[in-house]
Amino acid sequence: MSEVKGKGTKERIRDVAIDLISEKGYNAVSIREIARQVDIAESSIYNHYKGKENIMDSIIEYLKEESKNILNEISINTFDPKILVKDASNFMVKILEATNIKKILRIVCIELYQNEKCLDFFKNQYVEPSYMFWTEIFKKMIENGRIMKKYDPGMLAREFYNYNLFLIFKLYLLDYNEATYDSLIKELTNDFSSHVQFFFEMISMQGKKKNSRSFFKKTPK
Amino acid sequence: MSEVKGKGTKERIRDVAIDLISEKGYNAVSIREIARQVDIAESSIYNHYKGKENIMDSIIEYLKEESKNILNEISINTFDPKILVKDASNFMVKILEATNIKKILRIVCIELYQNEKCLDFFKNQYVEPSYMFWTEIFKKMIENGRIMKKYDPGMLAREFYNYNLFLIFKLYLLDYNEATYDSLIKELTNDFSSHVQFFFEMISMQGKKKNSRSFFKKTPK
DNA sequence: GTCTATAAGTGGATAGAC
DNA sequence: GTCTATCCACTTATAGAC
Repeated sequence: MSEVKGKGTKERIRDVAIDLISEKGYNAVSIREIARQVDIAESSIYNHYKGKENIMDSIIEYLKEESKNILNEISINTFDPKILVKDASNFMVKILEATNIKKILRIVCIELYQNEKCLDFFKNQYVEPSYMFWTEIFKKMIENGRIMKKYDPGMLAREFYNYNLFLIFKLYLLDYNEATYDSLIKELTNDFSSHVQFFFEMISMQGKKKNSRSFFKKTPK
Repeated sequence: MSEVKGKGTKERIRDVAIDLISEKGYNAVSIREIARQVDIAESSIYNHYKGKENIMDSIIEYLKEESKNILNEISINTFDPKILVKDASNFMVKILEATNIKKILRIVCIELYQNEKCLDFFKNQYVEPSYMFWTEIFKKMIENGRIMKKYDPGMLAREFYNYNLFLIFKLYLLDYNEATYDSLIKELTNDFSSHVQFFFEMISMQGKKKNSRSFFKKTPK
């Protein structure tokens, strides 16, 4: 009947759940409240989901699919730091700005402490791959002689990326406000850019004179 | 009667609440459960606290007092980076290891998203003073000619300290496990030390040769 | 697939005896 | 200050009619 709206009831339930849980947390949201907002009977929800936890699971599954899609759109296959950092930054912003995803990332952050699937996603689908990505980058840079050999690329990856991870927590736990989300993203992006600038300037200066921009020039080769 | 145990009922209620809430979160803990574990009737709790939220408030008040006490025990009044970093690190470990405080800090982190008092404590009593402290330090270092003038001390403070803030979130949200807490603290301390080493080495190398340890020598004056 | 009705339990909180 | 008894709103979930 009302499927003309473009979305089936199942999707509407999920979307309302995302709205409510991202605002108030999993425990504070009831099936009743979701049903009311979707404008169906409580019991109808059980025709689409086994129960409350199952709705939550489907939200995380949806996040995994969506972030995979975004990941596929972007290909990073350069070792030119200038392009690289810009690409990585764009990728981050693209994820954070995606309408469907931003609220789910808020849910992931606020449910980390009690939901294993949120914890797993954050650690294994987000943090770990990021560390590995940047480790690879720094490894290549050391091989190219851009960074002193004595540094461990994994350590550099953490030094570089933990700053960003803090910004994520700051965004979703300390500053989060749905109404001002867009300007928060802008702040975050500027903050991250400043960090990138500082960090690469720092590691590029080693053993050199004052040529602080060397990292942002084209690869000599 | 049973106050011979050393603690009054009011304190026992608070301590049980800390145990339970730090494990399961505020919403998942009921007055009923607290009463059962304290071994008193539910209604007796209302002789000591106005209600559930009031227990939570008293926990945060307790945290504020305790951290003030720890703060008073430690005095940092040097600008010798070697001593300074060690003192600051000791201070952090002391806070994180304090039996009464560690579980409350877990509560603060997991309730940031819905409890204004937790958010206020974290932002205004913890993050902000830390930024200010390190900003002051870097300002002094710039004045002493240890760091290039072009850097903003506030920016340096964030670059330095956000790493630590991420470690705090990692401890309480990503890795938290009451049983292995002590070894987690050890990991965190090592990680932080490595960061301190790296960061001060980085900023000390600017415009200098390879004298990477210059920051950890005594003040020439 | 949607509804009404209802089960069966849990939540915070209060009244009043002792 | 502690207890028993109770209130009632709210919770997830199911049964069965349409």
